[in-house]
Amino acid sequence: MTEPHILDDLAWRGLIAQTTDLDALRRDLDAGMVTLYSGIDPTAPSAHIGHLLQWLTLARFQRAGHRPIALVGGATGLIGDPKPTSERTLNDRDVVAGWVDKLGAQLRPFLDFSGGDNAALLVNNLDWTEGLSALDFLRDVGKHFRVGRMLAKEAVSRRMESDEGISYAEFSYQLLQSYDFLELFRRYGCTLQTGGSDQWGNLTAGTDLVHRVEGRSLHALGTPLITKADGTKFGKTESGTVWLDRELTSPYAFYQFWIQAEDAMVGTYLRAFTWLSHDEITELERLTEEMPQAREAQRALARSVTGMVHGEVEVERAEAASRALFGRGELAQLDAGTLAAAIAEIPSYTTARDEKPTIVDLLVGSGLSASRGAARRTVAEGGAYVNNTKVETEDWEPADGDLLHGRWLVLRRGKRNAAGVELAGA
RNA sequence: GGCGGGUUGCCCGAGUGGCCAAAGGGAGCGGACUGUAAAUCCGUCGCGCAAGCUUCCCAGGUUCGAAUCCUGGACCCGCCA
Repeated sequence: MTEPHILDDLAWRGLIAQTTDLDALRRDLDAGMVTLYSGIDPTAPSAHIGHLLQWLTLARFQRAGHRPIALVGGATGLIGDPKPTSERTLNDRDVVAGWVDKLGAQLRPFLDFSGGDNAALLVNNLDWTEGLSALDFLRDVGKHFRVGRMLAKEAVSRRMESDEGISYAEFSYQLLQSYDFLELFRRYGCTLQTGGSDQWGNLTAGTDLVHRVEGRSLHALGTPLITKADGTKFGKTESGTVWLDRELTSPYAFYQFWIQAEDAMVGTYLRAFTWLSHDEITELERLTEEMPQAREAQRALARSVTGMVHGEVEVERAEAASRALFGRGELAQLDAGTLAAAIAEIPSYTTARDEKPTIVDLLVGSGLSASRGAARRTVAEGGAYVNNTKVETEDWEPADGDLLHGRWLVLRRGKRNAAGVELAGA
């Protein structure tokens, strides 16, 4: 099968929500190498899977022969993109700078920086805004913006209508981001900006600015906001955002997030987040339709994305742990090595046998329950398990016979949340 | 600068002296069903085994008693200048 055109591939993957001028973009892409960019702001010490989608989109263009620029917003991160809901809290400069470094390191594996005409670039918009004086900024950038249009932007107008309003700083955000596009056009001949469709206002503000200043019509491409089937936020679990940083979201938890994907959306996720071919994905979608309980598509999705972010070794570990914890086999029959490996993947803690912990102690100690009251509730609701056996009473204590290989317990709250406990001391 | 309105639990939002640990909705969590899916139904949802403790922007005060009243402060919004 020959490679489809990059735009056709993106369209097939459901990654094109809106574009400035699709035909013009196609002509430019066909005429030769296009330099494009996508930026993310450092608002946390790690990127999450929404950012991953943007980086993957850049990577898809790069594989099609174009040159990606990954921007990390060291400057824009100091101001804050207006959220429709509320004003952001300003972060300290050195904190933001630290996050810029982390995000930069985190994105490197997804793009090819190793030479060639279309080697990727990593840039920080603080490099060209830090030295800019307020007067220059207002004259060179601000003068080209009409407040009426700025107010019309979705996020701004929503905020204007809210009780909280919007600060001048956040209101100015779109000028900063627009200036990035202008600067990247001048420095690198960058002619396309991609981003989430929630960034559409900022993307077009950029093309407008370049048009005014340079007389060139550049391109913008917005990827759709990925949601769950009911339209609610994607990328959250009980414990919060799904991060790429393994310290914040363990590879096992990352794998579990994907394997729990809804049937109705697993195809969408496969298309957007994996490098699997059209044929492979079509086949997985067919399997989901015909034998959903086999969860082949979810498995392929989890394997693929986890592999991309954390590597194949982590995939193997996560799969092995998942088999052990969710499999049909008795936990007691697992050998010590397999069990230890599985427990290493899930949250776990060690407590002393002398403590005589009850099920409530164990649930709280392992972090599975937020408070003793919550732990009791879980037991009362029938949601507490030790070694896959339901615990019926609050004052249950592990007997020696309950310890797997003489020291471990596998706790579970509900169907999906597992934790390990090691009981130390003879 | 003037005048008016506002700040309640994760979110929205009722509550204007006791019946308020605080209605209702959403989200979340657990169960049933199933497939580590969705939908649906049921339950639950400050901390504590309990007695009780700590909450309704912050600090004081009035009162037997305050989320509710008073004083001061912070922050937000609107209109006018």
